[in-house]
Amino acid sequence: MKLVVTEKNDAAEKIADLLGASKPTKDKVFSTPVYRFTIDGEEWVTIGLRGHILEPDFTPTLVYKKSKGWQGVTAEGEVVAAQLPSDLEKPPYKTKRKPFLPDGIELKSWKMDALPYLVYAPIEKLPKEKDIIRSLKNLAKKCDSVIIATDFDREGELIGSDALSCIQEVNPTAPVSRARYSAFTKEEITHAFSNLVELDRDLASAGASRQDIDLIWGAVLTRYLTLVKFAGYGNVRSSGRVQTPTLALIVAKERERMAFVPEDYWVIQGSFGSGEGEFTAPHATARFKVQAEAEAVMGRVAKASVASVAAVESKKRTVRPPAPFNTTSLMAAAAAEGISPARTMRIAESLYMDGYISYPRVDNTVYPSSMSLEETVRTIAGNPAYTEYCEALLRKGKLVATRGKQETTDHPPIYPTSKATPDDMPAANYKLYNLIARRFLATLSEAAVIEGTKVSLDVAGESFAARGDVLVKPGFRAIYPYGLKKDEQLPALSVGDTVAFNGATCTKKQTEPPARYSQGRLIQEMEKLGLGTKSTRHAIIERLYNVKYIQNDPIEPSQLGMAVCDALDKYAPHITHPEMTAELEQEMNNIAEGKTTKGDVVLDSRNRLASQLQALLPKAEEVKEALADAVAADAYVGVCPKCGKDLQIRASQKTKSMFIGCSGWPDCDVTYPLPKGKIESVPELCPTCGMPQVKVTAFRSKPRVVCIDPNCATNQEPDVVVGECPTCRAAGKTGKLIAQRNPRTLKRFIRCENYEECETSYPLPQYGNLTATEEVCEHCGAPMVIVTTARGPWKLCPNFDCPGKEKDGQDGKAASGKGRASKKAPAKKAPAKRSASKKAAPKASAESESAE
DNA sequence: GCAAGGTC
Repeated sequence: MKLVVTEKNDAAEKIADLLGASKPTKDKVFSTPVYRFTIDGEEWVTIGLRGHILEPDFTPTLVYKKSKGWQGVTAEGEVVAAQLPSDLEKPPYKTKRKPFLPDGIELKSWKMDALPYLVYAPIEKLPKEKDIIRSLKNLAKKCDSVIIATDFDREGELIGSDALSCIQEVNPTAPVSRARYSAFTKEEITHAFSNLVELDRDLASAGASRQDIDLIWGAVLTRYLTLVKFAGYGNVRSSGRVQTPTLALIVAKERERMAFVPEDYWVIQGSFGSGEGEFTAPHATARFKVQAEAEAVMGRVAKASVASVAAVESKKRTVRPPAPFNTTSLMAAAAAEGISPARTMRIAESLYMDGYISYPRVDNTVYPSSMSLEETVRTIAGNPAYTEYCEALLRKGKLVATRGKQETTDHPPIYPTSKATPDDMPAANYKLYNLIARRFLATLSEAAVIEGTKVSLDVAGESFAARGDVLVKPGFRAIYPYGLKKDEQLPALSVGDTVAFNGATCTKKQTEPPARYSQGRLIQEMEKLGLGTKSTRHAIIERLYNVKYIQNDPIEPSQLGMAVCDALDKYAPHITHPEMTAELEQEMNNIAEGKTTKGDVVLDSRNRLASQLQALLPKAEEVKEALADAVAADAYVGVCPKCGKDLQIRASQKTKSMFIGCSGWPDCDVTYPLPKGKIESVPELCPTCGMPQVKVTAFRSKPRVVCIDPNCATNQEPDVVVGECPTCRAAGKTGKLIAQRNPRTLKRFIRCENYEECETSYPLPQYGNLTATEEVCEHCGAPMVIVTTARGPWKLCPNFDCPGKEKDGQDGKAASGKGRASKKAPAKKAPAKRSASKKAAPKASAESESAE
């Protein structure tokens, strides 16, 4: 039996399809799909891995103590000793002798002391995909030859080499060869399998050196940053070969903005024409740097009432249709439509798995000649939004597509592979599908032609310039309206005409600092600098958000992000620059060409890290303070009214929920509750009481700024009397039910005014305006209330245990504050509820009638 | 509790 190993299940299936004489049979080995077929009577089987199946990590017995965690290098390994450079003291074999530290440096933490050893700690490959490895070994035992058919690139060679080491554990003798293909076509695949080559060990070890270097630098610097001031589990401060230079880009941009000095300028805008033909035009001097000059112009045109047309200039320009989508350009285009790169890739993966689009991780921007463009157009023409355009395209006959700059042959650019309409998938998925389908059609379309018109107008000797843009031939713009500017039509004018002049306005403006990176722009910048790959860039950015180094979109760094970047840039600048990646690429090429070895390259990198760590360790106190200050600044919301120290946004250790606490804790016990949602500090104090305010963005709602003091008048909702207490009434007493908020937790609820004796209380939705009604619930006798949110008014029975809830679960959930009216129109709820409750009401119904 | 790279 011949065993074929591919990088992913998809590829295993396709190769079996293309190689097998007849349809391959799909089988499973444990839970892994495999594909069986025969060639000339010989049995073949293909199996797809899941990318890397092994993962490097520090040898666990040497680097971790028996208890889990970052204890330190116990250093019993000979490998470590052999690789230590001579100017480093030997690690303390089996003793607790003081480890190496630069002269005169004392550190109290054993964890930090261990870092110099971690730099030289041995690394081994540990299983990552255990189920896949088990299936692979099971097949390997039975096979008599192996073909590695992973992707044709460096990581592919490494993945194949790892798979081979698993195979050879159980079958060391089977001959091995390598199939290299760069497209899933019959010719390419049969050619690759009839011209098998050897696995390129050098290329694989180039990839393995990248893995080791990333791990060593990442682990050492991440531990350093995390341990200088340990802020609790879940508060990792990470660093890495790709993420740190990316963060540095964002920080550098912010610094540029901070150094920017805005300049004042004045803009004069004139108004011309009348009625339908009214238009505005700026003065020919677009920006006046001197106010007096602008005012002089205003003075000269003040009394004018007509303008004469001095010149009319028309120019046509063509806008070429865009290139086919690869991963980067898709992420950039989707980011401009408000879908983050990480989300784009999640959605693209699911569209791909459902068969709507082609493979989403590609660099290629040129459709392969084997691809039938006409067929794809016909496939998606079924969507009514595209039908007319598709038919027009097909009538043109032979289609010619645009070509992008990058051309590879492993996968085609991203294009739609089947028809979809908004009914087939969630709205967000369709938004992305629509972008991809329209982009595909755009790449087959003609250029758009825009006619730009410039009209020079003379007003009392002052020149104004009106500009108009008109799309004269839509071309690809008809199907691909993304980022399209609106037409600015000018009335037809010719030289010598006069038009009415309706006066001018002079506005003071300021020059703007350079813009922050959008997520799409940042992805493009990373690609330009060689940071990350098409499959990892979005994840790197997401990681920077998760560790709270960056925030918002366009992206700005947090104080913490700036502090981390500064500390590393000062003492370990190698990690903050994209050149580390460029140098690594060069070294990897050298390994692949046999000019050097993985061992040498990794040791060089370890030595470099050791020297940077020697610069960092003595500065631990300084870095600790810088990071602590930054974290405090990010959390700062204002001044504590009791002790004058800082009030900070904090997370409860136990519940992880957010609250505001005083930095003077435990001496000062001032705390304020916070509502659910994202919390940001705002500089402005509450206009009513002078306390700090925070910006709250609850899930799916608009941000609102609220005072942190629950007792502030702005947070006071008057207690609302919502009706009579059914329990008290049943007991022959009277009691009013009152809706109020718990001043500590801000939770809103209803309770009986006799709460010392009567336990009746109901939960309420936490948001929205509450008003009482005269009505009483026909099931339980509790008073009905109306909650008005942004979605409209919504009548409900607040009783969580109301028997009427069983029929209509949504009300119950909403009343407990956990859910909100989601899809149904809230206004419809009340009547729906009434009709759903014809059955006999429980005993409280008698009271409910008398209450009316 | 660490990175970045594959892929699900």
